[in-house]
Amino acid sequence: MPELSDVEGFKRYLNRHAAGRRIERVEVVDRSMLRKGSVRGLAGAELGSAHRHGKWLIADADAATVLMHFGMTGLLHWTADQEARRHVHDRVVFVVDGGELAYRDMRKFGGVWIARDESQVRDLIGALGPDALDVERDLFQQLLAGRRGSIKAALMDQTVIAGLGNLLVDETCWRARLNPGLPLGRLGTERRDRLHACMQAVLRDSIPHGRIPPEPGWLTGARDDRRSGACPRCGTTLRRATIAGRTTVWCPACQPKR
DNA sequence: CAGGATGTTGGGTC
DNA sequence: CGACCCAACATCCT
Repeated sequence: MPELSDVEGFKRYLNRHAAGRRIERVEVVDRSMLRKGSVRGLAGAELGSAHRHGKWLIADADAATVLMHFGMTGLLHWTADQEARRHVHDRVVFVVDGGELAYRDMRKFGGVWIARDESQVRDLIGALGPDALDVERDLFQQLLAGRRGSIKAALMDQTVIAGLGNLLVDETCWRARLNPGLPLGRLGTERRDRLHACMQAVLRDSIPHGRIPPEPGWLTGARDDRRSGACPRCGTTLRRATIAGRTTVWCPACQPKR
């Protein structure tokens, strides 16, 4: 689930509750989820406010930098309750002045990284393309220029544009009325511009919710009805297949393979 | 009950 | 470069 909009929600959540607080200690409940670095020296540091690049959440803590990736099932959970019981999926808990911020992840595909300098940060996220929110029309054209393969594969590639996941890509293609399996080579400037405009619109409309909103007018709501999902625009039964290695949903009427 | 599918990335092969 | 498969892991659905 955690894609750009979700991580943007986590960012606001961290900043609202935990940023600016003094770290008392960090409890590494599941050793394997501290992917790199050590929590040594974090106690006493102030947790800075977080920013986001693609699906990564990044927060300074004095000399160290805390990076989190949420995999498929990661999230943050705050409690001000000192007696709070640990949730079974809490993997790393930042105990701060006034509460606890837990990195929680059922399937453990994500994790927490502690970097000590800029080069360690770069090793982790340096290969990412620009954050999707920062990709203006001309840059979008530039990033896709010369690429082959499907629309879906290109938009999913974090080294091209950072932040879009399976659901956001499907939403973007659906809004743009473009079949996600179309080879990029078949798209002229006009349709690429449309793709870009829809990507921005999908981000703009989903970010306030901190997720793809469970509201009418979004493809994702319909895709969850695995049997009889109907296109929210025209009612046609949605199609489902694997494209670029991921389960992909589209409307065969609105998004013809042409 | 077994097997398959699931929003993430990264690695390998061809 | 790109398509494809697998692995990490835990849970849910068929």
